[in-house]
Amino acid sequence: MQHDPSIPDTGSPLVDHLVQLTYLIQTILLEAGAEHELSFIQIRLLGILRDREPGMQELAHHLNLDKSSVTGLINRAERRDMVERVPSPTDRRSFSVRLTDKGKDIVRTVGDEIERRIHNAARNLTEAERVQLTTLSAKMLYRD
Amino acid sequence: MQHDPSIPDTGSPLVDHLVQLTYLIQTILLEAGAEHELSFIQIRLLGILRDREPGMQELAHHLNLDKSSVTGLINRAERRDMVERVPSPTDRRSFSVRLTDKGKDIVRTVGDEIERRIHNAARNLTEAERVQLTTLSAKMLYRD
DNA sequence: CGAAAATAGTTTGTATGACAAACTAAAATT
DNA sequence: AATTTTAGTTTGTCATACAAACTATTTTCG
Repeated sequence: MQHDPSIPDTGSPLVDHLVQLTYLIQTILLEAGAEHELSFIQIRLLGILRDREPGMQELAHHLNLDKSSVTGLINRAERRDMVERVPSPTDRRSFSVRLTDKGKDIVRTVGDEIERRIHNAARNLTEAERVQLTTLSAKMLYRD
Repeated sequence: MQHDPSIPDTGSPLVDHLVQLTYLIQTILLEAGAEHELSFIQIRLLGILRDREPGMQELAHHLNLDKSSVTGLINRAERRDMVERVPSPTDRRSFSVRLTDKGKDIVRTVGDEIERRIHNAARNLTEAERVQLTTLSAKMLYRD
């Protein structure tokens, strides 16, 4: 992928750079997950399951997907033994989704790889600049 | 989509924030393109074609896709009258891909919408902070 | 020059990813 | 107890992506 200064050239340097940065990080995530044949959405799924055991509904909300899309996503992840459906003890319609041991392993490995690669991409930043970038990102993420 | 502090929780605040920021911007891009039913990859395609008339090969390289994937992408975009294949005068095997007038319209409209939405997401940043964020992004994008 | 190799792009087959509408089964409401 | 709501799946359709095989040119080079 090219992170070319002139794409997409909207007229606002901030917007251009943020969009390009998004493409860059997305590429990094895909490369980090490639070893385990993880798609972008699967990486997001594993990230969410890292510290949660959500139901399908909740998962659909987190991922901003239709619930029927989540059915397929979880089916494929379950077939690969990365997650499992755990029946709810109180509601026989529902269950929660949980990482298997294999899933946890993958999360760790891929998580380390993501961290390594992103830090490498940020290697030209000083420690102070990294803190700055984190702070500025937070201001966009947790606004109001 | 939730931009929740605890996803994906890799241990590095910089990494976590950048990944979350990526999810946020991706959502913004999709929302900005929704009016015209544009997918993420189509938005990237239009961004690239904004100031280029690449061949299929070149496009595959820019998008980091297999050339056969690009065939499909361009077929669908052509069917929607957003782009056209322009035969090369010197090589009868090849052509370049160009925005149609309709494509240019869409690029303008969606580009404006993206700009509007990203600036809105950055509304808590001062002008100095915006410049900082742009500069820091550039240091990651154009390293070495 | 002419055969062989390389290049540009498409086709074919397969899998994932996404949505909407219709559906099933269980739970909650009234 | 009947009705409505909720949780999740199924079905049908289309977009996205890849790899391998293919077609048609262009290039290389003996």
